[in-house]
Amino acid sequence: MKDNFEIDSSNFTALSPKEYKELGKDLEIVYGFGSTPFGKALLASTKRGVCFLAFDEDEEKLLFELEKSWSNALLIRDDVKIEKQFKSIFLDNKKVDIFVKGTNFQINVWKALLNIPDASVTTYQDIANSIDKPKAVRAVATAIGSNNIAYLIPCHRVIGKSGAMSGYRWGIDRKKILLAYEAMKDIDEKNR
DNA sequence: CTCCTACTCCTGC
DNA sequence: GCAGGAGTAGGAG
Repeated sequence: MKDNFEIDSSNFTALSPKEYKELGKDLEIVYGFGSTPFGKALLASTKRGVCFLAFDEDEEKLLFELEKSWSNALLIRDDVKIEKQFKSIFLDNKKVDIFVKGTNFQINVWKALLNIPDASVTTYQDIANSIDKPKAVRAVATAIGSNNIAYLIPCHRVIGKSGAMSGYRWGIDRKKILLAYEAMKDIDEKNR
């Protein structure tokens, strides 16, 4: 099967490895800070979709991360615009476009993550199986760990095979909270 | 090439 | 149960 970067269930755009090396050259990125049910976050998006979403109480640290991953892009702060996006993601539960940079392998892994149903969990092993590389478990874990878009790429739904919480880039505790929140939301929707 | 990793399995205590 | 080692595949420099 030929690689393509389209996915049915969601709008998922990926930069080619070549564009990836240019780190967002000539790309306009609008960013802003906002509150989420999981703490303060930085959201950044381009015309093609959201390209960065991370949690941290420290704004400077978040901004540093953003600049590091898109160092050639033009960053424009617009809290009002971003606030609206926060709202549609976290309150209205809307699907938003996702725009990422990464290698082919990483992109395959992230696509696999997007297929995890809401409020359910999977294991690193399952992801490795689903991209047809059952032995690449560690590589899968590394790829998951290097994604720039928390929550929208549901990396928090991946746990160890034994059921143990392994790592999470934004803290194990945050991972637990995210899962608990999703479970709650799920019950909520069923009771409607 | 070398070193790293958000894994997993196996062993020995 | 926990600690340590090895196997493993891909990424970063």
